[in-house]
Amino acid sequence: MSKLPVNFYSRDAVDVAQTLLGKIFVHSSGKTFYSGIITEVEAYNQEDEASHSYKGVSERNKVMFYEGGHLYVYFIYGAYNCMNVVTSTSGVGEAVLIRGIEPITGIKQMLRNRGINAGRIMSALSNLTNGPGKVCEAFAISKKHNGLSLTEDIVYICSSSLFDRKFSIGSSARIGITKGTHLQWRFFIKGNSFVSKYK
DNA sequence: GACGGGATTTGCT
DNA sequence: GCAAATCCCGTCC
Repeated sequence: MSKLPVNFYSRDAVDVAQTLLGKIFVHSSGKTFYSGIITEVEAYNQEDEASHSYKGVSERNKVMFYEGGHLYVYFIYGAYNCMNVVTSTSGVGEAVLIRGIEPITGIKQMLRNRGINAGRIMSALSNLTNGPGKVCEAFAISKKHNGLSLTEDIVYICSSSLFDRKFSIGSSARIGITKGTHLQWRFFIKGNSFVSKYK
């Protein structure tokens, strides 16, 4: 298990998106060590009408233009946070939206963060982290994490030979957008229990 | 299950 | 003023 170096992120968002599948996302805050396998992502770049970076730098999206390997967190629909991994080099607005993570550690706290009663455990688990807003809520990621570097020890991503490339990747149009729908830039691990409804 | 609508903040026109 | 990279809960099969 080793933390991904900056040069992993300094490639095209579409490449990084596919190679992020099967990697382990970690948020270590206070007493809870949250971790899980990334199972579903979407790529966004500057030539893409659906991307926040399409119209250039703004106060909201400036982190997308940082050097690859930063975390871009934005607030949407008046209620939810979504987290993205910034890719490419400084001055280029690209990022990968994390849509799904299969939890490994911190699950009890994730259930609490999401306000889910674990009474019906299978239903609770399958709704815990299957969407970008849910992932952020479960992993306690909010706007205060916006702009953090993934090379530090609060939030970071690891590779593990246990999960690397031992699955096949599916792709489709991205979810919840009205422009750029011709691009097949949503990628997911096929057959994963949490995303199987998209097979 | 499959739908449809409401919640509610932020940024850009 | 409105659209948005969403989610949840109610209703009706």
